[in-house]
Amino acid sequence: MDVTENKTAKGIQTQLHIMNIALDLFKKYGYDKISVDRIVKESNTSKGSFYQHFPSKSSIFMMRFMEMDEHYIHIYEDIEQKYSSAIERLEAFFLAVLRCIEKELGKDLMRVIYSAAVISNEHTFFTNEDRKLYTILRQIITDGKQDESIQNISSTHDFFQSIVQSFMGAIYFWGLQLDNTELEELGRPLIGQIIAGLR
Amino acid sequence: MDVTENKTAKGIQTQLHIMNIALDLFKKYGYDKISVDRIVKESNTSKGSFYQHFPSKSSIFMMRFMEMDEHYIHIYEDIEQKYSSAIERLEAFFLAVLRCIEKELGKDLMRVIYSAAVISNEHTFFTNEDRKLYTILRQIITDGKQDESIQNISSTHDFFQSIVQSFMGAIYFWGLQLDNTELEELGRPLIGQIIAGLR
DNA sequence: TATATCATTAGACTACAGTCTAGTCTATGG
DNA sequence: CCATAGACTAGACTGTAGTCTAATGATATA
Repeated sequence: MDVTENKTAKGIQTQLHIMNIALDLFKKYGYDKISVDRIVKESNTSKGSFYQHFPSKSSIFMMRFMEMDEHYIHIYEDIEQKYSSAIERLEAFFLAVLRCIEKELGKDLMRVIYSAAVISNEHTFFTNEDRKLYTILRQIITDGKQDESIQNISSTHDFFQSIVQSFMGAIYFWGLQLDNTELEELGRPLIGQIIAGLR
Repeated sequence: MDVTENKTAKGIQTQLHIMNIALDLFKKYGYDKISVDRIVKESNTSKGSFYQHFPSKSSIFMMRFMEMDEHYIHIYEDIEQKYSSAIERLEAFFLAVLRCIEKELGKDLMRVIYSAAVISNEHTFFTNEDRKLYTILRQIITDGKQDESIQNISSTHDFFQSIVQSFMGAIYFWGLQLDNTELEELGRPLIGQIIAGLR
């Protein structure tokens, strides 16, 4: 996470230690109730150490969030086997990712990520074209044009961006809700509507 | 904006004065370069006064943002006359709102709003069902079911939420972009795809 | 082994959003 | 005309994210 990626073994260890302690504290007390001073104290490190390994408080969550892309690869592998047409895979994958986000990361984390990413310029992950999630989505769309299950789209690029916007819209909307409505439930009508436009 | 809405004439004057000074400063130097102390200094008021009239720094932008809903009413009145079917009105209105947001508010303001709204619980405007924008959207959908231009939707409620998510997704996505691509341009494929699913 | 380099660590310090308290002004009702 | 309530103002104070500097540790090369 540091600009210089020349970490020593000790450095990596410290980073993971801080991250584990912090995630535990966030889980127990909530992100905004836990200060960096507290994290530093509980992990027996220091401010200097913390900011050596993390560019910001929110980047702890960001790291967890970024890890998830590896997960999405496995999710897609499963889906690839279950569905024969790309259009079915698109819908199933979209919903599976939403389920995964809610289960593995939770609303608190996603709210922090979405709030920080749009304001800080520090988090370029959302706009990184090489992101695994984006690669998978582009793959599905390409496949869909091939097997002709995805039609009526102006361009792969525009359609890809529409899907990304749908993800963001569903997640952002869910982040705003005070009740416990599931993310998947909120996102299902939107992706369904888009899929309907492809046939 | 204060919890107590019993403002005196002097109070309203002070609030508007602070708001004008602050918006000028934000425009000139950027939101994150201007501190509340600076606003207070430049407007010859005080911290106490500031927080009497605004619950937070970001709420200055929030007030501007909330004002826009009045604008949307006028936009819709124009569109109502130009398009005969509800489905056409939906697409035109969606795009007109995006244009209006970019032109009248700009990306900086929207980034602050989107960042603050999802993290703070202070801003309930996004989840306020009585919001003018939402009323207009529900009206269009109801009209669309009436004139049968909007079909194939499971429920008005779900479709309404999908449209709101589309707004949020397009705006959030636009907020992340570092280039100057227009919001309308980014949102057009998404709403187009959704509209395609209605026919 | 000596030395240079660069990662790591500690913690004092800064900047700034937001709170608190004490006091002033203003409108209203007896 | 006084008393009371509560809106308004000033600015000191607090909490906390993030910076800076100086010191220490590890590694690589001569």
